[in-house]
Amino acid sequence: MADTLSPATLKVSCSNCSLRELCLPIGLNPDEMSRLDAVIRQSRKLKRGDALFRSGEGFRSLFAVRTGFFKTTVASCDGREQVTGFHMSGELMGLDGISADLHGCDAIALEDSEVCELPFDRMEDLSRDIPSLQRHFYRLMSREIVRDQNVMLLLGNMKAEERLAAFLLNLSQRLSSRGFAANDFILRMSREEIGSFLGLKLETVSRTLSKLQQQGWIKVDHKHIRLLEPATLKALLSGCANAGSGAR
Amino acid sequence: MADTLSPATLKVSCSNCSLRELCLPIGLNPDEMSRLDAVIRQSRKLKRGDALFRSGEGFRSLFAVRTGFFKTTVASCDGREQVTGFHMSGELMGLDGISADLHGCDAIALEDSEVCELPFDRMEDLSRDIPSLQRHFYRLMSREIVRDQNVMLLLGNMKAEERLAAFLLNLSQRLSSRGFAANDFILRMSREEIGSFLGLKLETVSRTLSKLQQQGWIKVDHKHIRLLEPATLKALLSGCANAGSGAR
DNA sequence: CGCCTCTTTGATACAGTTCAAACTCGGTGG
DNA sequence: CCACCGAGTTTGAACTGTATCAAAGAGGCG
Repeated sequence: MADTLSPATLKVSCSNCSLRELCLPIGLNPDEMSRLDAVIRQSRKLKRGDALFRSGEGFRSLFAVRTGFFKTTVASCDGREQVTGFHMSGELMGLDGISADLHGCDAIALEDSEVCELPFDRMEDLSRDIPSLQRHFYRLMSREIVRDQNVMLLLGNMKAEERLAAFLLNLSQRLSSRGFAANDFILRMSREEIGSFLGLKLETVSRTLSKLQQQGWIKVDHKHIRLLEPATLKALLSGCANAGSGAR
Repeated sequence: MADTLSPATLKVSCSNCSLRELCLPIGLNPDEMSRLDAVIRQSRKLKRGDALFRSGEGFRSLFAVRTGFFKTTVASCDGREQVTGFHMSGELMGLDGISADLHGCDAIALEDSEVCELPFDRMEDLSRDIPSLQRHFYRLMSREIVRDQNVMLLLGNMKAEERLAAFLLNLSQRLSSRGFAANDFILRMSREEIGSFLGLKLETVSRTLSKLQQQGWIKVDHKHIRLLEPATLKALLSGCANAGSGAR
């Protein structure tokens, strides 16, 4: 594979991608890595609000977030929508499409974003040849199931205050594992989207954030959030299972 | 593999298992099928209340329900537990254990049951050799993710009455696809377990069932449920997404 | 500058929870 | 055989957290 670095076509390359550890943290040898590179499709750019795919569309590929931020939603006939997850760099979207060869949710960019496309049939073939890749895929899907179970727990058992705490701590943890500040960040989604994800109305989200601020646990400045006492937030959740639930 | 039919050891055989279509509905040729049989471990029997596995235990195998009924639960430190699914014959449990090599939930038999054990590392190897098996596994895991998303939608958006309707219709559909009556069945779980799964208290489950009965939609006689007007129940859900949510 | 969307905050309504008590059923032992 | 017991269930009454309705405030963008 000629790795021409013409800035226009900018072929994606996993081998020198800074997200390698997040997205495909697998021990591939150079040869395997270059076969993987050959399969990954040129990265695709989306603007804020664009749909990467929509529920019901034919499923061809998984998508890994390179930069930006996404939400995935399941829509109901009468217009209600449930946000099923928020997705940041290095995370995979579209796993739910494999089962029926149709995408099961919408994926919407919440800011200008860039994704890698992984054509699934090629990945399937490749994973047959590269055991560690196959294993990685199984783990990835399993991890998604674990996350979903944690969201169920959140939706089934937790109060508004606990849900928000879990949500913020989860974002914090994922951001810090990407090298961003753990306790000072910008929310990419609206109050309504947070509410949809957490099973609350947007007013309740707003009120609860205010309450957490009044207590001095956090500082809210519109979308700018600072966690002043992350330990106290965690304490809110002890007794609520594997604290690290929250978002996708 | 010698298929000795000594009643004592009773080796499991997928090739002549009546659940083949449910559990592993894949086009395997006879050779592939016998290799699969060779990997499946002797079936294991559990009594009502027994744990098949528990959260935190090392993950070795997936388990397919042969007969009986299970719940899976995620427990929180302070004793609260969230039922994450109910599982009947032909369904697989343990997929959440792959990600960390640890089981992520408890699996408890709700009646005397029997399961097939699928040692995961052997299945991994086998799925590398048998493309259709690999593909089937990916689909299976993806289907689990889709189910979980539907439960999120249920927990995030639906009212008590809608949750119960979704739950009953889901059970109904799964039972009927196994050849049982769709509109007349026995619940294997307690009101409390239903409530935990649906994010409601047991009293609310009881009250809501009574209400559905008063309306004439269903007949409740303890654990014996009859759906008198399944169409009306479905109508409750139109507007609540892909009606087929509910249980696992 | 002013419109529009998103957000905050308040007042009220209601669904579901909590607490409590009565009831049913299956099992056990006198 | 019947009385008794306990677990699970139903039902009632009061309470509470969140939703709903409504209005005002804050930024961002044309």
